[in-house]
Amino acid sequence: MPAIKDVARRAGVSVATVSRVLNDHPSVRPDTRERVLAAVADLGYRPNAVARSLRTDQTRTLGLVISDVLNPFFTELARSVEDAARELDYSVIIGNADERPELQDHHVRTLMDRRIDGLLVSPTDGGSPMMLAAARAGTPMVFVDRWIEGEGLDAVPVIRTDGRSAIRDLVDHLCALGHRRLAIIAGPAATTTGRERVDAFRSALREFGLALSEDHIGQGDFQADSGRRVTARFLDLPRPPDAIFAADNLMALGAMDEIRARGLRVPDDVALAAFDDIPWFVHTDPPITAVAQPTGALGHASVRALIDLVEGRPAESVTLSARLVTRRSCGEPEGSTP
Amino acid sequence: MPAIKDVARRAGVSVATVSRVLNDHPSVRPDTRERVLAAVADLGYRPNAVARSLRTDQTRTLGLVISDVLNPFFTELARSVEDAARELDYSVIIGNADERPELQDHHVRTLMDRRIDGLLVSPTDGGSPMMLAAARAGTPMVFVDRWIEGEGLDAVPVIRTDGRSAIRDLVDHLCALGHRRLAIIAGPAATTTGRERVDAFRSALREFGLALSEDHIGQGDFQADSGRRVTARFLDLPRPPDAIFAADNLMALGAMDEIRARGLRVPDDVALAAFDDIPWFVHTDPPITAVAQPTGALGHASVRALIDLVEGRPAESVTLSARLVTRRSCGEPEGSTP
DNA sequence: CCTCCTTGTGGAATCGATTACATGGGATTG
DNA sequence: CAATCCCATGTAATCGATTCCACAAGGAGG
Repeated sequence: MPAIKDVARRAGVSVATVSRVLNDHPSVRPDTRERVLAAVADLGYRPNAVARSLRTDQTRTLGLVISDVLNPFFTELARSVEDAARELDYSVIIGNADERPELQDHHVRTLMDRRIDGLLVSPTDGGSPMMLAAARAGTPMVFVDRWIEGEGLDAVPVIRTDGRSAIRDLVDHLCALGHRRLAIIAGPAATTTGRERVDAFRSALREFGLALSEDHIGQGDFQADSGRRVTARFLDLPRPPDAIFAADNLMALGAMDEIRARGLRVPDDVALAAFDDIPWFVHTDPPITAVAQPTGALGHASVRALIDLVEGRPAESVTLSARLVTRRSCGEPEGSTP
Repeated sequence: MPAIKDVARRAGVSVATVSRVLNDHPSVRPDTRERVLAAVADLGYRPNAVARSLRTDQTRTLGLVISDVLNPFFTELARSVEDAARELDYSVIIGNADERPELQDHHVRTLMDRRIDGLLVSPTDGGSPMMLAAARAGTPMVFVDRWIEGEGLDAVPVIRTDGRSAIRDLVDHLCALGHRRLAIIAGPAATTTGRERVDAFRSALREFGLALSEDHIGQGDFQADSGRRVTARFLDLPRPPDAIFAADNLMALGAMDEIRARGLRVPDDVALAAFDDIPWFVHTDPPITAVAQPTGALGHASVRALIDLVEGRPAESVTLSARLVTRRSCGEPEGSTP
């Protein structure tokens, strides 16, 4: 693999001149530039990004730590982040935390070791030492979807979706269809999205004159299995709920598993709805009503904010809104978007 | 962010000694080692991976270029690759080609610029100049799932799944259920998996005394839309097929879209099966029969082969086998695995 | 007691780029 | 015509690590 000095030798110039051509510095004579470019082409030379990063102290790389790659919401997010970054000539390194704090820390550490220019995180848990360290070290950082609180973390912009109004619409929809005993499979209390969705659900119920009793709140962990366990508990209740809202799509999958395993039917025996819309919801039996996040916009806004920070501009938090997509899983023949 | 010389100063030793401690070189006096370690802890020092890579000429990083992150098969593959790599102390940088050759080349180029130690590719297309260049440059390289041919590429190990016998089982299953007019939504002819699945399907049909007529082979591109288009063409035929086999899960999704849009029913009007099994297939209406690849094993085997190459050991191609998972989409009440 | 070897440590070169500073020659200007 | 400036280029320092080589001190062996 040729280095810059090989190019210099072949073009009969110094390495400084080659570097100037490559970074198109103005003061290089046109014919010299030609010679250098020719040498570059002949040798198939590509600048060593490692060496360049060491010298310039920037890697043009963003780190993205997500909670779970297998969750379609996050893969879609990752994809839109990569797209947005590529457009601005940045690369993205993805770390999958699998909803495990220690894995999240592992990735933050590796990314910092690699001296990435900025960190985009959808945090898994409250107390991440590495994240605090990163913030303290002055690494540009942006939270996406979820966020955590902590010393030095209050200045970190948060790019997120506000689901309150869509959740209110969902409760409205459920009530209109005659459901009265609503339950929720919550996400981990350590995550903001976990708490927030429960709060929004509770407020919406109150607005419709309903209460959310403790045994209608199940603790899940955003994984399918937990959705299944919580649903089992719900259905074992003396008066089981007649509608279940899962705080993410994987737990909805688990809920469906359990409902079906008991020979019950959606929506006749129990209605089902989920936070996060994914392509497969159109094809489940029945199609699932969901609160849809504007994933693409979320990814783009995060990258914009992070790169603003990286390049020394101020960045602000952004809150987008979710919307309800009505399908058959709550009882109506067919709602808005099919 | 402290550098090695800060640690050296604080511990009252030279940078050479610090480096020796960090790479646990034997000849360092125990008390010196203690002092250095204490300084490291005090400063929260972490070695700069960029500088280290420049010097040692290795990054302990693998590049993984996949055809489409949104395809659950590939995210699962990516995840297992990352798991396997992490266990061996390697990181993985994922590039998503989105089934677009130019994006694939972009990623291969960026990864090479970063001087990754090895490249794991599931190639999108036949003629990738960068991939040939990478192979020629001597970068350790392994193909996973798909492969391409070309000058200097014949030595590249291929880690893949052989679907022939599972596809034969599928055809057997379809025939047993009375289907006779079988059609296939093929992948791009430029990909090996595209061609191979058609071949296997054709051979299996022949074995059961059936022919695969040209108008029962639809050209897809592994994306949902193409599955829909091809299915439309099938259903417009004077004598439409009574069973459709999609060569990947996204095209199966598209096929379902189209079938449902026409008010037809699976499996009564037309049976459906797919290559690649994914969790959602259990919950579609009806649950979809699929050929399942051992994705985790595929990822692990790829990493093992690639790291063998990276560390100078010889590596061999591996072929695993797929198996049929029977569900209701072809007509049976309920087969083996639900 | 002198020589030789071992052990622990420091100095300095090195990896491949970028960039501040130096330099020489030609053009501009008073 | 001399002084000045600018343009094009080269020399060398630098980024943060690793590692070869040199060297000093101490122990072993004759």
